[in-house]
Amino acid sequence: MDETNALIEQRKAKLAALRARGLDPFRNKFSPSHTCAEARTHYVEGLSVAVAGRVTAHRDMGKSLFLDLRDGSGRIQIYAQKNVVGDDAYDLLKHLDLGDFLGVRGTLFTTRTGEISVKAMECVLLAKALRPPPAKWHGLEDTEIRYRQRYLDLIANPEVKDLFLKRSQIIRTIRDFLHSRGYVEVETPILQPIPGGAAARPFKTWHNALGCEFYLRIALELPLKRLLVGGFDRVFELGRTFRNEGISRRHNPEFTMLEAYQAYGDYETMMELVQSMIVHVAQTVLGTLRLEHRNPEGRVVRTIDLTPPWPRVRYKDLVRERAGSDWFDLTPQQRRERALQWGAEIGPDYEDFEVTQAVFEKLIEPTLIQPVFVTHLPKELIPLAKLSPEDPSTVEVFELCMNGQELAPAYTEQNDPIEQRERLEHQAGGERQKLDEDFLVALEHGMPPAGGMGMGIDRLCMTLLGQESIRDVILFPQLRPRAPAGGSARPATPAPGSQSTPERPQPETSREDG
RNA sequence: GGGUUGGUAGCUCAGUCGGUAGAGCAGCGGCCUUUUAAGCCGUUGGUCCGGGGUUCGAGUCCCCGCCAACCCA
Repeated sequence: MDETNALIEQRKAKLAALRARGLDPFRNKFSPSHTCAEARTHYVEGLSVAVAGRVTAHRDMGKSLFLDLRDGSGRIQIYAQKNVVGDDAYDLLKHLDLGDFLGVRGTLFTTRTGEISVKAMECVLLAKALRPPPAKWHGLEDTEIRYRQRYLDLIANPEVKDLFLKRSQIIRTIRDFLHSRGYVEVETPILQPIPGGAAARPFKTWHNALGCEFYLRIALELPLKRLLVGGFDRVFELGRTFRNEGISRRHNPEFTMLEAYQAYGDYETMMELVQSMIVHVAQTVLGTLRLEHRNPEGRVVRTIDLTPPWPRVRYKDLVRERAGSDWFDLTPQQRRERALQWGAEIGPDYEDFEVTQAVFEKLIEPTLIQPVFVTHLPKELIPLAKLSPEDPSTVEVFELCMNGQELAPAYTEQNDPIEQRERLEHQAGGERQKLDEDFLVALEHGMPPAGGMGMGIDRLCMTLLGQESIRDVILFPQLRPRAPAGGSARPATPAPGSQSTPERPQPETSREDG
């Protein structure tokens, strides 16, 4: 990114020329009276307006010229005549570059071809752009630039910007929905001495002053349950979680998760909550319950119908339906063989329930396009849930599946501290240090019966917005860091076996305590 | 981790059999006072991802590496 080229040199020369004329190419302030969109919607012939934005097109007619000005609201055309703005200002406009920010004072009028425009009286350069923008109408295609320099993607591809605005609305609508149901939003630690609430590899870091390791959280569950103990009866957190695992179309190392807990609820309470919430979000943000997913050519490849109620099916019934009605009558060895025949990945050390789960993930989940609540999962899969009284080999759990992936698990939360300890110890497989004793102590103080749910917000956005890659719903997806320009090919790697950064004085920041 | 495809001008892309590096847009200069992918004339611009090899000669063929997308694990 340190490279330079003729285009940049030209722009820097223009910058120097402006300064030589006594003009400040980077103004501190310009106060628009209207946004670009407002100037158009509030149109009155002859109305004085001040607008500001980025120059996105430049049509020079000789002694007059047209500019397109774009701000966050939209676009408006500027018309400038040499004999109106004067020679100096006209010269400035003539040599503007695409990407520069400009403030314009003038009056509204309609051109011969019917476009609402601002007839410029006064023009002020607000910020000079030293690098050229991506192509005008091709958009920006290069995925690497799109992800690494998202701002260019947002400038060049309006549909990308629209998508991220929708993501923002989705998250806002979720918050509003939960608040309307009496939920309290909280923030709990990202740095945790013991990562819990899920089975995933954590990121590790080091606290210098305390001289100990911390992990970035892999789930929100355990702190939120402590709050149930503390009397927050309806509580949620919407925040970033981190998993130190592979990066793929469906996985980013940091992702946004929602977890919500409701005292005196159970998994069926959460089923109603999740269904109502997603229906409400789709209706509010998209105005429809029919989600049409299109391929890059624009053809509809998949339609998801969110009309409630969503069907429920028991895990075992679903497995029998897809993997053979005799599936649970087989011996573990026979199950293993059949799973391999189906092409599921079976590790040599897989336990029997994991074999079934591999079949579920490989064979069944990808086919679940329409929303469905898969209930009563094997108890081994979810040690934080309560057993089902009807079938104690299963737990009171549902997985909401749609769009071929798991979107939201929820369950009746385990609140028996002794039972909970046994289940966690069994899962930890003897690694006692992984047990969150502090959480168990909290449970021993008494946790009300409760329902809880978790939801991957990125996956929800993919489903609602019809995106096939998680990178297209995360503004700055994780990529391998670029090699330093002109330097050695590889970025600096930490010493083998050490994930912690060496002790180093923190730079003083001036904003923090101002 | 494995496979496939790709990386050429600021952007979008061509580049034939191995023989002087191309287009459109953007840029620069000129003309034009209602254009809107403005138009017309002229014109600049290249670490062909990096390194090595084969060859008289490599964007092109071979090897190694980097980055990305997709598929698989």
